[in-house]
Amino acid sequence: MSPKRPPRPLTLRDVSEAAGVSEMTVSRVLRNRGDVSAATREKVLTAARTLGYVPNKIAGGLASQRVNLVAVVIPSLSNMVFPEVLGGISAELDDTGLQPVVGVTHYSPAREDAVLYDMLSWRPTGVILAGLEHSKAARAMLDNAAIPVVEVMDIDGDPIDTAVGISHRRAGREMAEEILRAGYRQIGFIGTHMPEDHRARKRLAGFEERLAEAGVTLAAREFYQGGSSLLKGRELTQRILAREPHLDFLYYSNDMIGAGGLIWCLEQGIDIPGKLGLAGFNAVELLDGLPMRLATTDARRIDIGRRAARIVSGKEAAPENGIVALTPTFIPGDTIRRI
Amino acid sequence: MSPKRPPRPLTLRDVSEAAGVSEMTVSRVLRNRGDVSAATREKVLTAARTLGYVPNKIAGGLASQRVNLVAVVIPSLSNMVFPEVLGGISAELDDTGLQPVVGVTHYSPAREDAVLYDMLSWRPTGVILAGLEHSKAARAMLDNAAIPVVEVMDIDGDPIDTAVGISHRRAGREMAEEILRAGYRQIGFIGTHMPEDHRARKRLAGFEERLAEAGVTLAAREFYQGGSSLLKGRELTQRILAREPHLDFLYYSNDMIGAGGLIWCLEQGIDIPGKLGLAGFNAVELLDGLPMRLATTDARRIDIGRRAARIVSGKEAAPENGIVALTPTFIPGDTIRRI
DNA sequence: GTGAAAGCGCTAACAC
DNA sequence: GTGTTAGCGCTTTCAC
Repeated sequence: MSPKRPPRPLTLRDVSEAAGVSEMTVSRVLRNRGDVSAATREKVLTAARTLGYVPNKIAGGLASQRVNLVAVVIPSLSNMVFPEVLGGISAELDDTGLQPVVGVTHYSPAREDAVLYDMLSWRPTGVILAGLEHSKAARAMLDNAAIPVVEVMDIDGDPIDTAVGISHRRAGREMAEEILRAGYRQIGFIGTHMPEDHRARKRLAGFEERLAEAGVTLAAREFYQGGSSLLKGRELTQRILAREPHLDFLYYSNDMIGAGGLIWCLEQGIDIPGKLGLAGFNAVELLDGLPMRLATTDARRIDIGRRAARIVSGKEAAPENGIVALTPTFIPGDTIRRI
Repeated sequence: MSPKRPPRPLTLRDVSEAAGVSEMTVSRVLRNRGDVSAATREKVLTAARTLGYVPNKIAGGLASQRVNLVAVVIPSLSNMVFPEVLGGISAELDDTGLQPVVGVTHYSPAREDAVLYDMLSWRPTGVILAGLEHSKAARAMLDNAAIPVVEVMDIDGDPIDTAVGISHRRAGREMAEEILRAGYRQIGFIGTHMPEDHRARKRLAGFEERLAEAGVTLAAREFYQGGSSLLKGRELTQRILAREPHLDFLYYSNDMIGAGGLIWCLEQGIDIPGKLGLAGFNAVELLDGLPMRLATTDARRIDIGRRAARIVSGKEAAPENGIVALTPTFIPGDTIRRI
């Protein structure tokens, strides 16, 4: 029977008076700290529940100089990739008393700086952020914060403290390897035109590097702006094949456009993987429901989230060299010729 | 040239000493408050930047009794639906100085209570939460918080303060209307078995209600547990059609399983929409890339997020009756017969 | 097992 | 235009 819309939020003092014990005792009960007799404990809990008291973490955080927040800074939420990393983080944080707080940068370094500044002003316990490329300002802020920093997704570079992820260069190399082994030689690439998507860039670099070792050059490339959708994948595939009909393989920078391309090719009756092979990147769940399974690389998103969370929470020690390398896994699917 | 990893985070006092002015003046400059001479302003900003000072919002919030946070409580992030609502919220909050903080309940009322408790303990400026169904405890907490509460997605029920959304009952009715008009009569339903998915339940209720008015009864229904994926849509469609081959329409509780069903049907060479009609719900972007466009209802997710954010931020007054009703829009696509 | 006092880093209110 | 003082609601520390 709590009063409706009290003008002033309840404080510890209100509970303390209702229970007839000191504020300190109430505080102890509510945090399960120190010895409190079962009787007082019960009195306090009853009073708190009856009043509908919700502790004020702002005050608590200031007093204790500890805040149970982990800042998570990611480029996008509309990608399905980062929500999955987040899922891993959240799952692993669940029993630590830590809570993730998410900031989104939209792949903009300026926004990354702003988001970081904002999150750090809450004095979080640790920071998890995507990628290894950050502005000088961002690095300075993180240095000054004096808290654990885990950079996720990518390990090709120098981490501030610790990096957890896969080598995108290696993922690109390995995909090239598989494509070459299957005998494809006229290879096209379709990806985002995003100077800030460093991971896609590194994959492409590794990909071309391996092709070059086999004396093969990328026969065509098509870049696009904005988000990735099935529709965009269809359009880009149509366009690149119209321009370069001799292509026998298309490597997409992500599964979403890859799947769009696949659907379009099947509609056109193109012989896949015989006449044309296809591959994407990420191993998103979506692929399992399509008429044919797109070849791809599992980017280990959930594992990345979990390991990162384990490290910021102290469950797991950060490695000496600062790098936790997970293995990108090639998934053959049905769109690369078997030999 | 900031020192590396200082043992103690910087405070206002450090900036104050470096700039040779009072803490209060520093505070004013950093918040753009009150009159400060251009000269002092410059001195302070330089000092703050050089040191790499990041204000402590914990302390600021406690002192000012104001926190620029909006709690957003949603059931899931793996759905693509809620991230879009979030996108609308975030876009509209962008120029208000308010910041969304997200909590996820996984459709569990117990977790909703826990998440709310946790978020309210940060004393946010307002709360946006999905749905109108909440525990007594949750309602009590929200009442006590004495801050604006906007419930989103659904308007079929009694809002605490304000509800922004569509009527799912109406969305269900209108889809039934369209299906009946097209002449389908042997109608099956496929949806999640989630007692806590009130919106899906209300849609189904409205759907059956309208069918009943036309003397039509649902010919079959299939429920499933867990998340929605293309794969699940394929399996369920196969199963329901094996059991009830006479069905001439399938109404899915969301586009993801609907799209999976559509793909499977096309693979089987089933005549769509002639022999079998299909419809989903949500109007997700995915549908635009499929070989055939699934009929669906636009649930107005982004608009819902925007309006909700406008209301918590005070940009827009909450309506007298507490209900902001958006119109669910029927999208015919290609999977319902034209007449 | 419980309580009293001090203070976390800021900002509101007011003085100058 | 700038400074001083008090205090936000807790927790730390220490006393009993």
